[in-house]
Amino acid sequence: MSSSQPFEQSSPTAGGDATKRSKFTYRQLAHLALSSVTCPLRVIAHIDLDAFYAQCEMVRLGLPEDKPLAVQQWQSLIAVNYPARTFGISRMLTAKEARKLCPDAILQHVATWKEGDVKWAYHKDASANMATHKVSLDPYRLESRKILACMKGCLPPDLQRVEKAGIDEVFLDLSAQVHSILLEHYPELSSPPKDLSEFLPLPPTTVLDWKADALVDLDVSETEDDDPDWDDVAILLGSEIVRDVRAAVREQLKYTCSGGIAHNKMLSKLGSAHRKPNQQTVIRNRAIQQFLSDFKFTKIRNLGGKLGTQIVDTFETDTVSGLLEVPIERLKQKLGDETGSWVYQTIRGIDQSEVNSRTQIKSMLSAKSFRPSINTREQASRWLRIFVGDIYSRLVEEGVLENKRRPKTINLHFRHGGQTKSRQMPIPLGKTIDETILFDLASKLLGQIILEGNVWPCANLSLSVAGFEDGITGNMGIGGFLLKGDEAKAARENDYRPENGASDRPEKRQQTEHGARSIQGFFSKQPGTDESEKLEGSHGEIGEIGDWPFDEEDNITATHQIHAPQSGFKNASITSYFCKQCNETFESDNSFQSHNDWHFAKDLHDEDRRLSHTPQPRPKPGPGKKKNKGSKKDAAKSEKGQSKLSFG
DNA sequence: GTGGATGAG
DNA sequence: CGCTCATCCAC
Repeated sequence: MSSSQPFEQSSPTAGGDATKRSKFTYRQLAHLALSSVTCPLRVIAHIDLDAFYAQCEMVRLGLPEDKPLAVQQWQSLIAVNYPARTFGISRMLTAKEARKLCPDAILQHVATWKEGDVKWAYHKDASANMATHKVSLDPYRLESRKILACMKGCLPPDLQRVEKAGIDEVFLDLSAQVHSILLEHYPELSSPPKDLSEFLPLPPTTVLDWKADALVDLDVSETEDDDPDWDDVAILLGSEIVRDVRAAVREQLKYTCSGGIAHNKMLSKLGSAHRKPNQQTVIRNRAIQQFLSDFKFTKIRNLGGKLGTQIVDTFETDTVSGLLEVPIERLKQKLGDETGSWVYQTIRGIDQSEVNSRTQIKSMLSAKSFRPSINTREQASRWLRIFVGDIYSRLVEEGVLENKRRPKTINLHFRHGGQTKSRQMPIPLGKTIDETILFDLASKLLGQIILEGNVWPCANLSLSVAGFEDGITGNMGIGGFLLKGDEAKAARENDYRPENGASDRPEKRQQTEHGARSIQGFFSKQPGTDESEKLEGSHGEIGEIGDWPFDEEDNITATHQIHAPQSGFKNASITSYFCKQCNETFESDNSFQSHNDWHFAKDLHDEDRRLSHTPQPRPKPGPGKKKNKGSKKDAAKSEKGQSKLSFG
């Protein structure tokens, strides 16, 4: 009964085929190359280091793999390796309790800063010095960085998309790489027909061999003895890649990790947690429902907090299968339209969130809870020195000295009893960031907070810097020539970062919906020639376009150009295109080399548009106290109905 | 831009 | 638990 496909299929034209074809079209295959969030063949992986902090210590200390070890922070444990778990040791135990369970276990305290130190260190007596030391997680951040680099090194530079999701986890969008492997392995896919809506041939039956050694898991138990289709092949190719990545991390750095490979981020994440340690789990598309229905939905990302609790309370079930019974109207009614439909889709295995190419942090924080509380500005000030030392050393690692990156703001959080106060201010541009500057700013913030009065005793203090910007590019115009000679030259050279030239873009881009990423390089080989540069001169809202780089005989013409500063790029421009053949217009910031390019982009645009009526990745914050509870549902919020899409 | 809150690991 | 990090929202 539940044979409803998880995906929308493009409508076959009238030509029903008697021979067996794939469920997927050439167009969908092409979308795979772009990692389109709506492509039903998309392949996403999540990789998670096993008991990461504990592994770091195992590696650092060169211990044998079966040695029980836990990482200690003051009196409690924050990570426990798998051998230690066999003794019943778990997080949230005290060191003392753990010791009792396994006297032989190593309980390694984390590194700490102590007042006056210029560097964190592993101190023997750290746990006895909670009042004077501050924890440092730097050793783990450094290892994390190595591991990330190793993983990236395993993936083709031009086809990789890696998102650092935490100190010990990453998402990989393997779609583009899988696409390229598919074309390589199956030449029959490489020559698309005129009509991209045609269905692909089925994969050769030899693909069953792929499965032999891949850790496939969770089939829906024999729904149909379906032949494998290209989504199965794609995901298994993804699994091969993940296996390689994991092997490299293991061999080069001695870390084990677990992986999940699936159609989207949510499923891949559930997959990686499904079997640990040192294993990987594939969730094929046809196994999604079976896989999900066993879960408590509070295990799903974003449902682990208040929102999840609210849902449990409202619908009196905590399982996915229970919640599947709730009609979408009721979800929307109780949770709001956006959150309601997000939940509806999520528990059905639908998740259109993108893997953002992002491996760098956006903020940096150094914090300390005080037990007992501190009571004077002098005390607070001394901790600020330590925070500054910590943050500054991390800034150095981030390349702040070489002007690669630089934070824009500094922020001080202060907790007094239940309530928390914070103040932030800009970090003055133009000056080199050093400890003195940072401490100066932090002190000013502290002064501001204390001025409010009634702030003592203080139970928690934290200093953070945020708003990282890529180096000097921002202030080059003014600051650049204030530097002289060598400095300026060095600055300019540092501005060029081959590392992530292309992958930086999606960051600000993410607001640009419709997944209108550049399609250049797929149909046309040329790497993006930045057309927006050419338009730089015209500030006009709408300008006429003279000659434009199109084939003369094309039916596509660029009609006018729109300056679009809000798109996140300075000088970004949108061009409006018109296709005579289709009698339609389409706006994009891409430029197209051919009719096909245009159609391709338009298809993508339309499809994303159509499918993104419901998806919004991010649920609204849950119950929140700000909820004006007396008021009735003003849910009659104008949803942008489909009325807008009037073509075809 | 600022300050608070939520959520994740 | 305690310490990080990210994101969203109201103002």
